[in-house]
Parts: sequence; C-alpha cells; structure tokens
Amino acid sequence: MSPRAAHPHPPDVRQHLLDAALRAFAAHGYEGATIKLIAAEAKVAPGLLYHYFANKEALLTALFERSGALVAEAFITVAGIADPRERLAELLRVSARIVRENEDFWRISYGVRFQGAVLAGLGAGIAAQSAAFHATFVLLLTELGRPDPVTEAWLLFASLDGLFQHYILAPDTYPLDAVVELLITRAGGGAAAETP
Amino acid sequence: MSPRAAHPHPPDVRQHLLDAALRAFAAHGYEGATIKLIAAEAKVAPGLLYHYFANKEALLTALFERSGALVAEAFITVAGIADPRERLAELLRVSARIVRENEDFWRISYGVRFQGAVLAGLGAGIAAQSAAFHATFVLLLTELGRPDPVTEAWLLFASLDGLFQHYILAPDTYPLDAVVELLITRAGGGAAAETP
DNA sequence: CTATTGATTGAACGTTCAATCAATGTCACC
DNA sequence: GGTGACATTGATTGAACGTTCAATCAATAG
Repeated sequence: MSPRAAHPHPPDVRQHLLDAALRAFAAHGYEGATIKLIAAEAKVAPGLLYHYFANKEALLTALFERSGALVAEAFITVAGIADPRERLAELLRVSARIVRENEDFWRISYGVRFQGAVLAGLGAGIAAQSAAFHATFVLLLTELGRPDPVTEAWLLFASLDGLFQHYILAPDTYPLDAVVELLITRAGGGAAAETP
Repeated sequence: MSPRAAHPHPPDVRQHLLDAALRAFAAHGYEGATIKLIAAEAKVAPGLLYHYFANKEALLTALFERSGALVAEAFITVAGIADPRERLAELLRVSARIVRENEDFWRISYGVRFQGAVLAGLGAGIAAQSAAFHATFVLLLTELGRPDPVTEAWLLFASLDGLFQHYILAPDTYPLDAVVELLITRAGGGAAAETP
C-alpha cells in the first residue's frame, strides 16, 4: 500500500529526531541548540527537521508531550495505593525515579521554566502540571488529617521541586534518595525525628 | 581629582544602565533582551553600553556581583544572633525578604541557572553561593544537635530554593510568608506541628 | 523499464543580533 | 574662547540564526 520508508535512516525517524533534540537542548539550552546542531546530532540535514516538525518550538512541545504522558501514567499507578501514608511516600519516590531516569528532559524543563513569556504555548502546560501536583498533595494531606493541608502542600511541592532541581544541577554527587526519604519522613510522618 | 562625569545623563550612568539591564533581562530573559532593548530601556544609544561594559555577558555578571554583595551583607548581620534556633529563623526570613525585594534579579538568576554551560563565568559563582548556603545550614543544624545535619541541610536548602522559585513564578498569589514560617517550624522546631 | 512517490539533502534567503567606530557634543581648564 | 579629553551617538558590519525550496535519491507500482 503506502510506499513506506526504507532509507538508510533509523526505523522511526520522528523519535530519532526527538531524541537528538532532547540531547541538544539539554546540553546547550533551548536557544543555544541551533537547528543545525540538532540536525548534526541526528546525523541528518537541517531541512529534514521541517519535514517532521513545523518549527523549532514544535520540537520542544513534542518533548513535553512525551514526558507529560510518562508522569500521568505514574500518577495513575500510585493512585491505586490504599494507605495514604504509603501513597504519599510512593508518589515522592516515583517522582524521583522519573526525574532520575529522564534527567535530560528535566534539565530542559527547568531551564525553560522562567522563559514562559518567550515560549507561549508551554507556559500554560507547565502551570497546569504544577497545579495538578499541588492539588494532589492537598488531597493527600487532608486525608492524613493535617491541620493546614494547603500550606503544607505548598511547602511539600516546593521542597520536592527544589530537590529535583538541585539534583539536576549536580546529578553525580547529589544524595537524591537520602533527601527524598527524609522529606517523606517529614511530610508523611508528622514527627520530624526529634530523635535520641 | 577624579575627572567625574558632568553630562546630560543621570549621575551614575553605570548603575542606571545596570538597572535598565535588570528590567530588560527580567522581562525578556537573557537571550531575549537585546542590546537595543536594554539601551532603549535606559534611554541611551546602544553603543554607550560598550563604554561601560565589555559585552552583554558583563552586564549579567555585574548584576550578579551587585546581588551577591547584598546577600553576603545580610548573612553577616544574621550571624550575630546568639540563639541558633532564632538565627535559623531569621536567616530564612531575611532570605525571603531579599528575594521579595529583588524579585527581578531572582527571576533572572533562576532563569539563567540551567544554562551554566552557555554562561561559563557564572556557573562557578552560582555554585559557590550554593555551597555557602548549604555549609551555613550544616553548621546551624549541627549546633541545634540534629542527628543528620548534612542531609537535613540539603533538604532545607532545597525547600527554601524551591519555595523562592515558586514565589517568583507567581509573586502575586504565592503565600510566601506562610510557607516560610511553616518551613521554620519544620526545620528549627524538630516537632513538625502534630498540633491539637 | 518507466512513472510516481515521499524522504532527504544542502545551499540560499531574509532577518536579527552583538559589537564596532567615525562623528558629534559637552565639559574642565587655561 | 580655544583646546584636549572623554561621553555619547546611531549607522554600519559581519556572523549566525531559523526557515525555505529546488534538486536528488531510493523504493515501489504498474
């Protein structure tokens, strides 16, 4: 039927180009990664990118969509845990795992966050994802019977986000797991380890 | 003595140009703020910027130096407080005040943080400031007799940083003071407000 | 074998930007 | 009131960017 591709290039070219863009954006930032550079990273001519994507920003948007799906999936899985205390703990652990396993993407995401005005389409998406995170935390903390779940959710979200950013800035040395576990104790436990 | 200026333009032109650059960078990002735009913001011809600064990046560096001095000064003041619990509380409150009062600068700072590779000179400075923050927290938490001051310092620093970023992203609606006070309770109190 | 298709190339285009520089304006001092 | 030194201008430069497009290529269909 359709005279499908059968060229010297990889099987799914679109994904291949996205992977190259991911690496280039992560290494040089969105503005710093030129189309030529992305094309070189993919071992492809610059023009080809415009066969699969409308423009440079569409590359970025596609990356965010791919990752958004990943996060949503993880959230649904965790939502099945009955005990709220354990659900909270797992939510934080799973988030950390996603960040660790998609380091390049999160580097881009954090790098692009404060240029919302520049990248109009993205600002809304990021804000929505943030709101979802906060709302989830509010529900969870309410379920745990916390006195001020809204403020606590702000703090929890900020802590987690700051944590991930610090990890992304120094992935080789940052004690991600230890800090996440401490955050879980603080947020879910209620007793902040006054200890012996 | 010094052949001071005496021209139609403002008294200290350098500071005036820096202020204009601050506003332009904050509004459009580092890459997005063109030399023309900064010059227009300062009501000055583009060429003049190169009389006071070597290039565009030097503008950014100067802004970081100006702010670094501000932070250092605040740290020294707070260091005089005897009671470590109160010192910690004041440190967080003062930091929040600095961020709130220099919103534009911190927007730039956070926006530029993940482009370390691009802006070579800055990466080191930011890293040093981060290290100083963490070290201060470690000392403080040690003084407070905490069991694992290093990990707790990482968490405290990440929480504070994440908090400030979330505030910068929504300064009009974010409950900065409430969350800071909650963080103080968590970090300094030891008891995480199990409450009535 | 020939026609048709869609993927792919890479040179070229128009625009934009940081940076330069010759020209002009303004003061300080004599 | 003339002179030298510096502040300031804004047109200009050259490089780099995202994007376009005519040409090429490999593969299938008839």
